[in-house]
Amino acid sequence: MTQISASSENPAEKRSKTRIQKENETRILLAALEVFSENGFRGATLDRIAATAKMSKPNLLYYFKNKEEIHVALLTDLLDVWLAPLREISPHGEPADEIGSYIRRKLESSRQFPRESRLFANEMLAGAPHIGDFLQSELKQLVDEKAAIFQGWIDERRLAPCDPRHLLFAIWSTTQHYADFSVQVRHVLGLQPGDVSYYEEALSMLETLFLSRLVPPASTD
Amino acid sequence: MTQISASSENPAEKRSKTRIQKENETRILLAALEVFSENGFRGATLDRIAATAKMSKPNLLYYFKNKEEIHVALLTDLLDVWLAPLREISPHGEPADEIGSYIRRKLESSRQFPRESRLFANEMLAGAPHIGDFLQSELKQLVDEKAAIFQGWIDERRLAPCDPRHLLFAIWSTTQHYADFSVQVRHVLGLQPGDVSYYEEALSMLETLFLSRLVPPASTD
DNA sequence: TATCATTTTTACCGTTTGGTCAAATCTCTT
DNA sequence: AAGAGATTTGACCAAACGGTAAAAATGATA
Repeated sequence: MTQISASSENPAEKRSKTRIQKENETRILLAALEVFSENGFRGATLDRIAATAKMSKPNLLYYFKNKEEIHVALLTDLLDVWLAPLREISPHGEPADEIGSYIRRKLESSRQFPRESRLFANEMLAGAPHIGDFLQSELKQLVDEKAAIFQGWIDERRLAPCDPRHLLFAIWSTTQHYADFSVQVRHVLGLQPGDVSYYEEALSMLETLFLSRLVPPASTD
Repeated sequence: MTQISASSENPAEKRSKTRIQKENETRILLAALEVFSENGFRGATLDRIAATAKMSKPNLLYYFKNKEEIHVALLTDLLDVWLAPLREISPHGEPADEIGSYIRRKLESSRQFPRESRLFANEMLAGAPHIGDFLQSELKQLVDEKAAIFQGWIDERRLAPCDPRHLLFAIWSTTQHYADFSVQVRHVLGLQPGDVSYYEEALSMLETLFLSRLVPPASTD
């Protein structure tokens, strides 16, 4: 499968972009985000993307040379956003503060960019055919770096002994869950389709889970 | 969208199934699980399912009258398996024991049935078009019931104050993550494609997270 | 082994899909 | 207002898609 690498041979690959070019590329990527994030790469069709973007299919293909290029452009844009919250973790803060604010950033990211989250999730479920390289290189490197910070805190007894990378997995899964499985969340909570009011409860739960003790020590009354 | 409801108008809807019938339906469902779980409903094709099942497409359609019926059959089989671990939670045990063993059951379920987990995840990402009713009725009811147990423990101070339903979300997301995002997990941990050795570390992490204190109280040295 | 029901295959069909092409239209600059 | 380049469109194509019909092959049974 084609992997991501900086490239975009658009109509005018040299020179700066036209106003129309910028507008239309934005419209296309927005429409594509909608369609890809719901149905995955294989489940998405150019016709649906074109229709969503209110644009003819040939016109769409004037800006992106094929379906895959749209998908890759979308993922490339996404990955930076995706890593941003993680990059901010600092070795100099208190573990509780750093982890707490990381959770808040990730949860906020889920709330603000649920379609991006689902796009990413779809790519994972499909076996990461387009971003395998990214996972192995950039993401792994960043995770290793941040895991080392956690390990430092563990060594200093400021964090319970645990595998730091699995701690990250736990934060990722719990926060992204509210975007990826929002339908389930809403159905179980009995909320209306568009309602995302559960995010406050979610933050509260995650702070309890990650920052304090969930199950008290067995009392010996 | 067509919702699940007991039905299966197969070739011989009356009388018991032939040996060949049973064999082939199993083969088809196994192949369909493989394809649907990777690409979702829209991303899957009958040709691929037929090819995976080593069977001609018309032959496949002799056993299931269309693509949707295969998908529904798969989901129907799945949902019981899915709820089983949750049903086992008892109000009479210790919170730590009950939550701990629930986590172990869910994680074991992810390890044993990763494709089923991804099938479910794909359905969620697509907006649950086939199992919306199930989520609103059966699942919600069961969650409410088990949430009440958690709430009882909270009232008795045997569990930290939190929204019990969000606690369940946290358990679901963290455990299912290891099936749904296994590609990412492996890439980040530097493991080979088939390697699932991370499940032991995962259990350890989740027990630390849910059953003991992750971040110690700030020391006042 | 003849018979009948079950199973499988071959040959299709109409639609959707990703994508192309050349002509037509629009926009910007001069 | 004209010309050049950018943009948009309609017509089209081959392949893939979900699905059908009927004949052929197979299996069970008597």
